[in-house]
Amino acid sequence: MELGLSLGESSRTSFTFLDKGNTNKMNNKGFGFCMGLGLSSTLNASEAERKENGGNEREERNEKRVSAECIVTQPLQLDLLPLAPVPRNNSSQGLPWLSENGNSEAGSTGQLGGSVRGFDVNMFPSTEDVEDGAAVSSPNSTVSSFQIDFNIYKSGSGNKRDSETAGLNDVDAERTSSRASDDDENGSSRKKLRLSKEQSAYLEDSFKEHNTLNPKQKLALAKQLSLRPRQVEVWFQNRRARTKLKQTEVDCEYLKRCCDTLNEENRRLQKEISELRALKTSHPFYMQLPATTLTMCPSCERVATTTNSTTNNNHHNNSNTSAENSTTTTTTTTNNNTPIASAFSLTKPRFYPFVHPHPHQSAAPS
DNA sequence: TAAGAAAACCTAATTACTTCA
DNA sequence: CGTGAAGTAATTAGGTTTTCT
Repeated sequence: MELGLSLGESSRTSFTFLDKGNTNKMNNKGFGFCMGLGLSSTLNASEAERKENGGNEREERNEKRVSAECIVTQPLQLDLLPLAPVPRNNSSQGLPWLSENGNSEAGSTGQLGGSVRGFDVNMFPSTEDVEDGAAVSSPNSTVSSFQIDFNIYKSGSGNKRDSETAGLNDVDAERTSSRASDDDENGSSRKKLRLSKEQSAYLEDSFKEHNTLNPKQKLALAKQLSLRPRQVEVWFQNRRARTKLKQTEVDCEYLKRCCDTLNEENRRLQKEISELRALKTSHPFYMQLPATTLTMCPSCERVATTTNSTTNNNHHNNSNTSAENSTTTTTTTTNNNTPIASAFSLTKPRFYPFVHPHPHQSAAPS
């Protein structure tokens, strides 16, 4: 069961459990504020991916849990990805977990074996890879189809020049080497490693595909980018945090606007109340009408008056005149005659039968 | 079968470092 | 050159879920 809270234009609300037949009942004009509570069965995407990855049961469950969260956050999902596409080598088609052929191990080990060494700002994750199992190649490895040709970063006699070719300036190259040595000398000090543009771009691409990683994806990315799996994990955690922060800011802005709108509406209503009171004082007979039920005309969305003794024309034969609504309260109906909270229709114009007789009304008070 | 420990993962908050104006 | 703000990698604390004994 999910509880979704979305801010945005109600017409664009994309909760899966709200999409099915309910969105058209919302007010499609102006701001929307939607809360959804329902069951979701939209885990098929992750399920298919899991089958493709051959993940274990834990991964399945984790992905399902994550996917359920994504459903809630998706309606206002921000696209924080870089606009410019990440340049890729021909051999790097897609992300590792999107691989259709995950067993081309020769290419994997062949490229990763030494091509990345001069590229990363970090040490090659040999020890942790062993701990996490990344260094152990398997026939099911998904790394191979995600090959980035890091040969341009390959270290050697032309290290500096290669770094420049790859977009790394002298500072980057210097930093890379100095940090590597620092890590060697003092492993206890806290290092703030700056990811390269290429690394960040690929992580962004990965995040675009999946904002969470299963262990296999994490290891594949770490190996591909020559990062420690922990670094990839941390990057995704921070990335999710940034996304959420941005989303919160957007939500706050939207709430402010909603608040302003409601305040304005409130002022307008207060003014109307004052005017009506003044009108009642000057023309008291207007207020001696019988008990009236206000219903919304389904076609023209205007309020029609239905007194207990009044007959409507055919256009309004469907007006709700049940006992529970035969009070002086205003009942707003939709095209399906389903009552919705009138609070969602605050921006709709209000019609007072004694001020604006409805054209469909057969007997409008004069 | 129930209970508890351990592992893995997550979020949220915070720290620490880097970059830049 | 020094400095503060912003961005972000990394750490920490605490929670949840699953697995194992």
